[in-house]
Amino acid sequence: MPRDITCLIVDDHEVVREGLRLSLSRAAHIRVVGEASDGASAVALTERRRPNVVIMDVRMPGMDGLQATREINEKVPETSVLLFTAHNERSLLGRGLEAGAKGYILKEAPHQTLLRAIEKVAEGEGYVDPALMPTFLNSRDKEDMLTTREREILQLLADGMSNVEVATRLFISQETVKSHVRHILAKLEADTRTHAVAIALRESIID
Amino acid sequence: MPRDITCLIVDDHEVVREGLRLSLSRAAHIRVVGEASDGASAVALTERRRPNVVIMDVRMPGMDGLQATREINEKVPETSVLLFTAHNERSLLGRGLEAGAKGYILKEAPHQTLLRAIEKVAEGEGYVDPALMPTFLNSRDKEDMLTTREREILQLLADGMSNVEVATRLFISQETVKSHVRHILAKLEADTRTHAVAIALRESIID
DNA sequence: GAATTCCTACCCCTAAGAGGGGATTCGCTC
DNA sequence: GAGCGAATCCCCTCTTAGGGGTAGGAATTC
Repeated sequence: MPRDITCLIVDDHEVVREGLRLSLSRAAHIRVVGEASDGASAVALTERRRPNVVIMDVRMPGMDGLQATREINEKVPETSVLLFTAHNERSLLGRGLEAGAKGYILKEAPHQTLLRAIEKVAEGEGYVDPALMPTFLNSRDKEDMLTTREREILQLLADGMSNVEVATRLFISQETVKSHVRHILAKLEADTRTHAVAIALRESIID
Repeated sequence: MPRDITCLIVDDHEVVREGLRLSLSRAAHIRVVGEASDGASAVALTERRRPNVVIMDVRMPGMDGLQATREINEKVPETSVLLFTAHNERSLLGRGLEAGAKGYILKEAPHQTLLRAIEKVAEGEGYVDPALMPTFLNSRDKEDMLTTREREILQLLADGMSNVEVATRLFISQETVKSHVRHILAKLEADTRTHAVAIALRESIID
């Protein structure tokens, strides 16, 4: 029989933290060793308490969950991060795993599933919510096929910049920007740049 | 001394419902009489249980919280709806109140504040999270100053339509669409239609 | 009944975007 | 070292968007 699994809860919403605490208090072998409401304090607390698992929300004010995951992986590699996020943020899965998360589970999951995910992740295994598999295979490659440069340009388009303005900002020619935009439209199957930005915002490819 | 306040919890996330149940179980005078995870069953349950207060999430699959609020107000006017939503959905405040919600509170609020909001709303008074006042005065008017027609057009732009396509869809002339777009850009202080769509998506003015 | 707002529609003009072609350099992989 | 993808740049044409003004009819508000 192994020791208790120690957990850190990270979420900016009071109720979600309460709900998690309640869910986890029902499992005898799981112990909550701390709570944080933003990325920066999550990293700091993880360094101090060294929990087995960090249950991490993705969207948070200040440092977000992805950045916090990266830092935790770097500074406290023996701690596993389980991302815990909402339905409409599914497309963050890819970037979450890239950031070094060991698991990914949706907030609507029943707590039995949550407990199983925590156990898996604590053992060092990966866990991805089964409900996410379809998205993982479909829309995931959408953002994935965009290069970093293309994503960068898409982000600037979303801020209202014209091709010329983007070119000036990135120190490249307008023609290059046009090339990139054409590629973006093709990859996202968008009709116009406006459509591309809408798709990207909805899929959380850009912010 | 009045009777207990009866509450219905509506949220699509298991943990949030658990958190709310826990929060409310600490208050002796509040009784949870049901839970729902989507708008349609929220309306049905409200009709059957007739709670004093419905604590309602806004973003849900299927019928959303705003539509559910409208129907509850129509069918069970003696029940007060308290909208309970995340930080990044602040701009829904305006439409929430329009839909007939009596109160609006953020998910990050400490539970003391939540309890106070429930009491206020149960007494028939309004309650708006103080943290929302600045947004209420600033960005609020942004979406509010858009007419329904303008919002409709903005939505179509977000789906990648050109002026001509929008005109065809709405059975109006292209010139009219251009007029509307110009007004939208001015009102949202956007540089391009792409920028306008990005702003609208971020502020949840459109989907 | 006057004023306002909204939706509608037209004019003009310049600037920007979209779609097609091709080409180079760099670094990586097979 | 051939092939590939990414990033860069340039050519062309044609359509679309953006910004300005004006204005009528309907509904609402004062």
